[in-house]
Amino acid sequence: MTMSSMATTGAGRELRSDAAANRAKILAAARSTFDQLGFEVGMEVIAQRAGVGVGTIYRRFPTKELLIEAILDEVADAMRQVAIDARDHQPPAASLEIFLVAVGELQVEHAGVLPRLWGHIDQVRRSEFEELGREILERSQAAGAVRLDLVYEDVVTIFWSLRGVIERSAGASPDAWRRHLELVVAALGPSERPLRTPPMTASELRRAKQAARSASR
Amino acid sequence: MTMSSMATTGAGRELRSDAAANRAKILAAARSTFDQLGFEVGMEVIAQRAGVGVGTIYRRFPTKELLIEAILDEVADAMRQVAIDARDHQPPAASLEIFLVAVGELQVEHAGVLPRLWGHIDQVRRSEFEELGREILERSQAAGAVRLDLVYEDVVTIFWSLRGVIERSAGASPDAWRRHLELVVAALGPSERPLRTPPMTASELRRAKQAARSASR
Amino acid sequence: MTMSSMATTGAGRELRSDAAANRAKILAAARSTFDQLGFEVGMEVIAQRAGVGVGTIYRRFPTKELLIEAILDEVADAMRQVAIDARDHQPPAASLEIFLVAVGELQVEHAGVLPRLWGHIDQVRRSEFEELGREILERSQAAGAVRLDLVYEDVVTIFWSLRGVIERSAGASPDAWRRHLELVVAALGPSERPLRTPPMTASELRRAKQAARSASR
Amino acid sequence: MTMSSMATTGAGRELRSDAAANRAKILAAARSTFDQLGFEVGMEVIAQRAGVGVGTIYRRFPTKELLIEAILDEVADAMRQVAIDARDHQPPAASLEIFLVAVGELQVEHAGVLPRLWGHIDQVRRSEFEELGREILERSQAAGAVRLDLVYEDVVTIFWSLRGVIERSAGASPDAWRRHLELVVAALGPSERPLRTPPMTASELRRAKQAARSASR
DNA sequence: CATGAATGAGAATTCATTCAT
DNA sequence: TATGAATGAATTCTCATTCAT
Repeated sequence: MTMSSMATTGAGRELRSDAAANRAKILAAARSTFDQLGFEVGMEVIAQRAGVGVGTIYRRFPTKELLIEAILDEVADAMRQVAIDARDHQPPAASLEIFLVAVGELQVEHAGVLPRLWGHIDQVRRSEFEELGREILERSQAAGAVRLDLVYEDVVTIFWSLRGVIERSAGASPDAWRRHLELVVAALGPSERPLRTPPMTASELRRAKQAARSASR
Repeated sequence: MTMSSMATTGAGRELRSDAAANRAKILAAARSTFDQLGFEVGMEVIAQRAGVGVGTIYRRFPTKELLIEAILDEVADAMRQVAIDARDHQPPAASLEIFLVAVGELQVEHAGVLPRLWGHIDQVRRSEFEELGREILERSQAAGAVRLDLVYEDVVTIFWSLRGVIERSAGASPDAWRRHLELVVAALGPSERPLRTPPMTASELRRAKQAARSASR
Repeated sequence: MTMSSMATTGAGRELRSDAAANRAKILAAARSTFDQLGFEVGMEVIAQRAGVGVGTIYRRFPTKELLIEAILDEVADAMRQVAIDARDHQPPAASLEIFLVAVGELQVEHAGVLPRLWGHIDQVRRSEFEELGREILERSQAAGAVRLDLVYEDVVTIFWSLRGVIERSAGASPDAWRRHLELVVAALGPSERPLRTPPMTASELRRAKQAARSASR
Repeated sequence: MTMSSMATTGAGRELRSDAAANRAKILAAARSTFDQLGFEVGMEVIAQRAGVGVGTIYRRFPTKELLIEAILDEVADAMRQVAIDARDHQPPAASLEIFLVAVGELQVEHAGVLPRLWGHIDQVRRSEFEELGREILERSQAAGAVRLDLVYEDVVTIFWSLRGVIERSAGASPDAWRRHLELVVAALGPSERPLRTPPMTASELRRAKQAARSASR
């Protein structure tokens, strides 16, 4: 077995090339199956679509839950990447909007798993993703592009709102969420009329995430 | 059997008063159970909480699906009521905002069934609710309170976005959605900078609703 | 539903008469099935033999383990009864032998579940059954019928030894164990040659029972 | 390939020395694994402990059943050896007791496979082991050390009874069976009171062994 | 030959729905 | 009419065995 016949999984373990190919087939099949039929589909269905036996799925993903989480992990990684890109490679004045759009695009791309997405990110990426988001917001505010009464919790709220839009419209109108975001962004600029409703507190945000965690079974 | 011992169901059929009482008990139990445990709970659980046998539930609601829909019907009715109120009893200039807030409040009140709510309303109340929404929007625009490039599809989008926020935050921060809506409302006023992204078309909206319909199992 | 249509289960709860009949059918089928095919048979097999659906079994016995234990419970009850009878209704000089024979007969009657029997009795009836056994032994010794260097742990050992014989011979030679017991009993009488090997200690007995407990899954 | 690189298996086939080493590793791993975890462990576990792949096990032992039997074969060989030793190298008067003790010790040593042990010996070693046992018994009786109403079937019964004791007590009290055997032995000496219960007949013994055979899966 | 990935029948358990009491 | 017992298809997961690498 040569190095070139290897592939690296997220966990850093190596698989024989045929196994790696199967792993990819399974993830792809699971993704599309969950998209079309929801998380309630039997593993048998996924196995058939992947062209493998159920046992093969269970060899790579010991429980259905772990298979779902593997898919969500990929999205979580992508989320982190767009956050890092927005913070490090975009002009501060535009970075928040760019970040919001990028997160929206990712949500569209992975619309099939949206019902579980934020619960998962909250679990595994919590502090890192939060930190990135807070920095992006602060830079945008420092650049004078964003109103000062906006807090990170508002950004999270926007993610959630986009999810609501995308979940219902992605299939029929893939860009409908962009218009909604445009509306929201229009309201993010500096304003002399501060928002009257207080934002979610950091501890409320924490509790919301915990609730999500326990709700995911 | 006297008139006073009768009750009228939504479907217009008449039931003996004890039967009607059972129906109400079942609906109440189902509502609170779905709220707390999700739609996956067994019918047995609902029956126990309602203090009846499963058979009794099945007498009134031939399938679990129909029981769920009966609950959603109630919310759909309430939605229609707040729309009528906004249109008929509120000053045009404020009516859209009042409508949006009222819809948000209803969604909070029925947070337990949100994952199915819009799919259901789209199915059964489509044209009436739409018509009301369009009128409210037009009056607000006619009163000069709302930008003219806003269309009814945007209003629907806002409903969906609120759902996204409420679904994740209602437990921990019951008013978080109000702040998000305040942001959105801030952007609804007359503006000389029209939105660049085109709205969802009516036919896309129709298809989105159809997609929802088939996705619900 | 009248009182006479009721039946009482071991747990003291009441079942409709048809349900009680089914419970009995299930227990009987399980007993004979385990006897013939061992504990590894699928629940489906038991269900078929009982003439019910699998679901019916699971309504009465939420897990396979509990079904097995229900059967073992019956034997444990019978064991207690023969012990009480030996202590209270038999002449002290003969009571130990009578007890040993009765326990042997019960083991033959329930040969199918022997691999789990003592582990179960040790779990649920431990102290009561032990107490009875100790009293029977003491009375026999006080009556001069049994050698004084015999301890309760030896009695337990005899139970276990009978199990070994019965498990292998019950099918082909249902009384073979009686002869073995006769040999053992011949050695139980008063003797001037004390046994050289020390008995199992009480704490070893306790540990043996605990080991059995954990071994049963 | 030289003679010294050969090894001979029980079946008389020859293996390269590394293959023989593998066979030994597998048997050792299987033995200790079955001991600790029972026969229900997966082949994968045994393979890991042996430091080989499952495929390698299957090369040597085409089914799990055959692997188990290979282990039981070793014990059966040892049983034959102690029988031969008792017959050929022990004083007739003591040979039966020595034989019984030796068989007990072997059963303790291989306590992990006891549930299958006698069933296996009965299958493959039947006549030879029986013949040895009968000879030992006869010599002891001829030497006046053992009562004349004892038959070979009684000896087998004692083996079984020891199994029952050892199976439950070996972990917590490794010598408890010796005391039980001492009791039994005390009853084996010449006696003017013949046993009343007739022994198992030879044909019953045969049927008991056959029953065991079919019960083992 | 050795490896361990793949297979899929089979196991325990759940739950929407039906139907005898 | 109300009850809850019965049903059995469907689900998740296991593991002996096969076979490509």
